[in-house]
Amino acid sequence: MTSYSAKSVLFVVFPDVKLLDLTGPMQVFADTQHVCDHAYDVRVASLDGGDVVSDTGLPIATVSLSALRGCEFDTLIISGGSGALAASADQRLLDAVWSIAGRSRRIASVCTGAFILAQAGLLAGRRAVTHWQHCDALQSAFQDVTVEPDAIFTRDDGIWTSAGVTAGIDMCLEMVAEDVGRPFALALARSLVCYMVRPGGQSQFSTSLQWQSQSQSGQFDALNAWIMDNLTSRLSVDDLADKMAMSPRNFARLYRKQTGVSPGKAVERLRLEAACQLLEGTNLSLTEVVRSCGFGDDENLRRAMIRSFNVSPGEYRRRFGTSRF
DNA sequence: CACGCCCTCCGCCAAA
DNA sequence: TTTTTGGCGGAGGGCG
Repeated sequence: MTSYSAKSVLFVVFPDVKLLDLTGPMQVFADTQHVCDHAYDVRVASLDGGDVVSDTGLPIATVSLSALRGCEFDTLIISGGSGALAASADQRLLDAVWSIAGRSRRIASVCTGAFILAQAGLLAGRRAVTHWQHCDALQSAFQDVTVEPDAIFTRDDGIWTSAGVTAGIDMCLEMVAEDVGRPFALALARSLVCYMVRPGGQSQFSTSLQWQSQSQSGQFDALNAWIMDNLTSRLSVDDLADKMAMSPRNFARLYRKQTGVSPGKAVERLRLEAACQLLEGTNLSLTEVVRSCGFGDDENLRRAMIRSFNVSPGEYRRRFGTSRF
């Protein structure tokens, strides 16, 4: 059994796939190694393998899904296009997608690829979006899906969906941000000459908050939300354990198990994310940013940013800041 | 920049 | 017996 590394990405295409629904998102992952040393292993598959003709007439070389039996993937992405509806009627494809989805950490669709995910049963009870022209059709065909027509992309646990082509790029940039850090994703967006946007309707949620929630429901969701609103409080393990009415040891253990991140690191990530947003979007002084995010002093934030992103706060603002005052 | 204190994390074991 | 909880202590690393 072949097992791919943690950051393998598999795209699934079909006849009459929209070429840009494949290549746009694909380019994001391919370019990641240009802005940091993290490389994705990107593959393209179709039901039977071989050349698949896209809606532009350009053929795409693919491997067959059956050849990937037993492989595990980090991210599975279903492209969209005019052929998506026909593809979603092919039970063999649905079975194959279902099977691979079960072996993937993240599952996503671009544009009308959402119909394939939905038909395979992978969107049941989930929030989702598709191309704006097809949101109504998606909603009426799948009552158990919560279609969010205004969203650019959605994520619900490990299930991501995106609207039109460029939304797929946005979604993948957000995935990269989650994987290797926001500064790299921003640098990537810059090199692709596009803006990095946040999913509409849930911009108040931290991306760092939605770590691969391994299994159970969000026992710590409320706590994380509270932390985000109280970044300046003391947030030691003992404090948080107190808040949850648990012993420190047990709290740390359960938190780690459910979020995949230790409490201390989680707090740091939330503080860093808040700091990044302030550095990007405001002209608050460094000291003010430091204070409102709960970092002890300037040096504290500086070292944390160097640790995580290898970029100093000043350099970060210079490169990614949008405030022109 | 360096050093020492202290917190965090985690393995380990015992108790429930 | 198995699983969950809690305490202890050491190693490592961040903070002042």
